[in-house]
Amino acid sequence: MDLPKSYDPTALEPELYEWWEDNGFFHAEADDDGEPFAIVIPPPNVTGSLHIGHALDNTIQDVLVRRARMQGRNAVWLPGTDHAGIATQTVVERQLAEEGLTRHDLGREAFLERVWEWKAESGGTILGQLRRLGASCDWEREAFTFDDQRSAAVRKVFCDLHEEGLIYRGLRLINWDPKAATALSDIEVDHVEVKGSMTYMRYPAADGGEGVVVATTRPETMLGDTAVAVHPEDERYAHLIGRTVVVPFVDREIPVIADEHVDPEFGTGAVKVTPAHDPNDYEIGVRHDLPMIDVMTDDAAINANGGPYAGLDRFEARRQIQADLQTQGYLVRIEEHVHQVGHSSRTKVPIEPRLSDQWFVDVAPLADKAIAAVRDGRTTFVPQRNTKGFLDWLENLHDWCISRQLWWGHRIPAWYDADGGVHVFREDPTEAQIAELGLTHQDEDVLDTWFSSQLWPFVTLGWPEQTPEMATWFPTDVLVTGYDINTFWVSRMLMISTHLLGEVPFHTVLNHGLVRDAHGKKMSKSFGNVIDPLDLIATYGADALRYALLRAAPPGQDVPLAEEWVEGGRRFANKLWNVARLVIDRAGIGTPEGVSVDEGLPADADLRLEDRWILARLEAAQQVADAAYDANDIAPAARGMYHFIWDELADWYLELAKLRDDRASKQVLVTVLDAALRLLHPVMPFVTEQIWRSLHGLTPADTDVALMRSAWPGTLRGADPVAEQGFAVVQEVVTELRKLRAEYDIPPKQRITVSAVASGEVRAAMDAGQDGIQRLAGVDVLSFDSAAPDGLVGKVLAAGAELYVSLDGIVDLAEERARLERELADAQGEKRRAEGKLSNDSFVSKAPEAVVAAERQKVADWTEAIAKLTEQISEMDTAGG
RNA sequence: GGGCUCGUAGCUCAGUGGGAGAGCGCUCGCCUCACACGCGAGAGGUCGCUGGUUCAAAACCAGCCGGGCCCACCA
Repeated sequence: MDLPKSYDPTALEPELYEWWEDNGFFHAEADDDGEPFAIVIPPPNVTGSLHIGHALDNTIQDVLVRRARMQGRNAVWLPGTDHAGIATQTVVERQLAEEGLTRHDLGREAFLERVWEWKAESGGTILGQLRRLGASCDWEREAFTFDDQRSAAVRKVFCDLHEEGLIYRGLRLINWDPKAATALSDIEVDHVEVKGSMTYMRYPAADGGEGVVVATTRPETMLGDTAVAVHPEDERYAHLIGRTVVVPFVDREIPVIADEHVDPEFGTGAVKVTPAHDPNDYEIGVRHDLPMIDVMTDDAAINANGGPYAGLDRFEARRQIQADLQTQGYLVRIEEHVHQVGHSSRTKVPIEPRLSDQWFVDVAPLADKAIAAVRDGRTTFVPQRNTKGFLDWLENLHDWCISRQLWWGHRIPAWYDADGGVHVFREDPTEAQIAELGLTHQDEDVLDTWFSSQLWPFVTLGWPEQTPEMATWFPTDVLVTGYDINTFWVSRMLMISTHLLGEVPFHTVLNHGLVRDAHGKKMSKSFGNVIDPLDLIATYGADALRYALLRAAPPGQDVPLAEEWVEGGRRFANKLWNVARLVIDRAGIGTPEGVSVDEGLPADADLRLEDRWILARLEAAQQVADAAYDANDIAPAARGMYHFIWDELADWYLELAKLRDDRASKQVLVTVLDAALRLLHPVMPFVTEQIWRSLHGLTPADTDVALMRSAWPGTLRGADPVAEQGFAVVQEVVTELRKLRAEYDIPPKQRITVSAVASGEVRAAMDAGQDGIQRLAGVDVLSFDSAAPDGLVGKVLAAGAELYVSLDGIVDLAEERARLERELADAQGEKRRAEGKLSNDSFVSKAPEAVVAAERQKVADWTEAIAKLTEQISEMDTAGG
């Protein structure tokens, strides 16, 4: 039972985790007892490693699932990883580049083998790191978005939606990432403000007239212009509508058309229209049935349609065209212009809007169902304020481009015949089908990685099979994620689940914020302020990191994290450890005459004031913790337990318990510690489990019982306001005496003699807490009198009691007189303040009686105090002379 | 342009209608028989500004100032 003096998490934590996992404490079965509770992990990227954001996300999930287990619920946490198409492919391509190779050198099959090797090598890294954090996942249920079972589900969903007409292939304007050479969806594009230029250039009229001046930020797209548009009511250009102008360099004659979209106030009021390279222009092109000329290659150089500029990179082409406009007299002017430009969120290069054949999901019918689910409250957001933005986004969705020109991912199950006909197959086509339909090849593209992860909440439970797991745990309870992926992932899960299963995938979305550095700055490699959670765990322990993250993480708010907070977490763990050492030692756990936790509390009659007080404070802490956990707002629970254990249990109750050797105090000690460990366990699972084991006299050989599976505490004695008020008197008396000691520089070891004037409940409380007061304030003799004693005394007021401390031989007269003067001034100020309030008629007539009465009492108290201080000072003057 | 959010002690943040709090940092005193990863005592704040509601505002309302974030196809 000997616990070492300091808590060393680094050795204990991994051992404990292994013990939990090996003994099945994380595992749940669908037919286990208890109300079901399920969380699916946001699957981390297969080749990733644990960063601080994961640490926060998974700590929150772990807290929720651990508490649910302790509440007796049939709780499961489903773990797994995401194949993360583009991200993973990029990593492997980078490795190849170091060997001087590209994926094309290997070919598709060999490249994929290479990615699978990489997945096998590094795919489990992050899951091991989650274990180190303490994540109590049910590892027997680990899934991967690209394993056979999940792949089959993806294919089924693709085919189902295709059959319903909700997935289609079409020529649309999409976001093209020229570096990754793939299409992207709208939300994979970040709008970044850049300083660019606005080029004003003249397109001469086909009949030799002066034509029209247009303004553009992207002059190179002129190569694909197929119209100039003006506002229908713009008188300046009315004469040109229906006429034609000539695009320089490519000598194309294009019409001037009228379209409402054009803002006459902006630029020249005339817009060049490039339907193949701009979303607005595309819309105009569709409305007016304009030709759409793609002038770019896959890597965003000008293609053959660009005439003399073919082969130039898009930015070189821009500069060259500006120069040529100048030399050939088409240029009017170039202005500086700041505007938003779409960049690939993956490769960070400017995306190119481009006309392309891709696969799309018709999202409107799905979005309607998701919107309805959120409006009905079937799924709610924590914090609630995130709801509006989410709904706004869903209401303005464009169709989702799901095909990617990548190799790593779910390949689109579509085949083409020689005439360009498209055939979608639930099972790969047989030889016979290939021959019969004249199929030439399978679609080369793979699906957006989010297409598979949107199925995560139910494919992890075995869907599309009707498994017991689905029956028990679906819909899941809470999805924990940063607000930054509500659109990417949460929205898609909600849409597809309400559509395919007719149910929401989870009841609650708990959004947390981003982890930032100590000064609230975003962590980034370029700032050099990135904190590695694994380093922190190695130094301070997982419990310390968990505490540091949770204590400052209310829903939806960013979390500032500095190493000092983690250090604070370690100190807290160490404090708890030492509290436990003392409790276990005093209670004699494991000794024949010792008490055991199972004994429960002593009879009420055997409880002393401080016993009743600490039990009432435990009750209060429990209520704070429960309210916080129930609201999915863990921070107040973490802070509340810190406060209870440190400031109340350790600083007060333990100090008083040291004075006692009765069985009752020991029973209270172990009962309170046991409850505190349970309440804190979700936040700091390791240290609490370890202590709990000792407290219960268990060893690792007892493999069938653990704190993490024990019961969540209920009420012990309930509230006890009388004890709380009584003990508050003791606390105030002690604190005031300590202050006095500090003020007079009385050495810690010098005991003092105190004479108190007190009556009624205050006197009773001081009686009840007398030995405590003596010990904690270093009091030798505490006596009660009806008046101030003679001699040189220091005086303090505490909880309505007057305390006189003998100062003979301790301080000199002048100092004490000055002190009393200060006190008198304070008292007079306080009295004036209360009188001021009472002289306000509306306060007296409108404020609640109790509030007014309290003010009156204050006036009376301070009046009395002033009288006594005045008397004391004059006595001193007389005596001291 | 639209939406959200924050502004409280040197730093990071709790508090959300009845006399300003925590952690860290700082000062002073303590190796007190659980813990120096500790104990005790302090210093430090016009609670962004202005107005309003109220007997009473850090808290509720409005406006303003100053940060941050998200969304948006103005060429």
